[in-house]
Amino acid sequence: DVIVAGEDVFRDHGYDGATLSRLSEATGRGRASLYHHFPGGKEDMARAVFVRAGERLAVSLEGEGGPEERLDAFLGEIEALYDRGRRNPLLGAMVLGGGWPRFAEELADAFRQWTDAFATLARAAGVEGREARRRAEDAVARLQGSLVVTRGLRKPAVFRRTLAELPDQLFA
Amino acid sequence: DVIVAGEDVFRDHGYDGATLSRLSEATGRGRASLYHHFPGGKEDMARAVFVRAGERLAVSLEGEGGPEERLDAFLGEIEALYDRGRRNPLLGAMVLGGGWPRFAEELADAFRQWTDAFATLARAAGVEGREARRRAEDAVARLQGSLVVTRGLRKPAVFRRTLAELPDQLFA
DNA sequence: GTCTATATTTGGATAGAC
DNA sequence: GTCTATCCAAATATAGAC
Repeated sequence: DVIVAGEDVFRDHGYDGATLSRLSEATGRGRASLYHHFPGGKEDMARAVFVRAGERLAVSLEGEGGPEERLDAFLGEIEALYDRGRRNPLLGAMVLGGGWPRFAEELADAFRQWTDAFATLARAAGVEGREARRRAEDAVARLQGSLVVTRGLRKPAVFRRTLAELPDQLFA
Repeated sequence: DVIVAGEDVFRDHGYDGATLSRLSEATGRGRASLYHHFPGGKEDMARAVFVRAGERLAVSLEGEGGPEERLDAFLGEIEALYDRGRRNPLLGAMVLGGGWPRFAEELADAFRQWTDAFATLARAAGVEGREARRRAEDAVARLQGSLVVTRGLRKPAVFRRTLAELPDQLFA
């Protein structure tokens, strides 16, 4: 899939660094072919990547069971999504890699999707509304930041520890 | 100062997005003039920005008093450095904005400087060695992540709250 | 130390053949 | 749906005048 392959380019290089040459190489298509799929060029591609990431997030929240189990399943998918700390955060790479302010609205929506997901779980676990939102925002910040530090220090333990501590931080 | 003006360009656009034109405009000098100060081009400029940021970090830790007071003063400088959440994290922008792996070593050193600073304070406050390092890494991750989320959600409260909770997180 | 002018490469994008 | 060829703008970098 073209979008799947392109996503990693945006992850690893940010919006400015995601050149058509890199996208072409990653997707295995000539630069001109990309314009057949995305008439608006790389801005279109980035938008498609957002949409797909949002859909995937929604799917990973469809599970059954109590809040603890659902959070557990969710964190499992997050661990896989970031390859145990080896992949960069897509939203972070967009925010800090030249995609802002071009995608300010889309990024705000995407972060709201993430925080809403955690806040919903926290409320289901009995956390009061505003406090649930605060903890959800902190959870997203910790995930993003731990991936930055993991890459910076080349120490995946930072990400894995953040993941392990997240249930306590969100529900306790 | 040329470096001071250039730093904000790297912060706001990452390494790939920090073009010589933008650096020229920010520093008020023609593109060719920048090569007089930095013969190696923008890679040289980025390195100079790292060095200066490291020096400033070291200075802001020179204070007197007990660990609580020194952390308080340190956090005050961090609040000013990031303009209460309105400025991007330089290291994060480098890691996610195309500066990695070109500056992998420099970035690792810079993150170690930050984590060492917090770890030293935590140990001075009586936290055991390995635990102090863990909390320091988490503190840096939270700062980085809170700035990403603050920008993404356009909600500076996320950064300010992280800052306010940091003493407890580090010492408690 | 800064400038104008310019060389060279890369990036974004389009036309048109197959 | 993918390709080759091509165009234009922007990016990095250098030469040389002042």
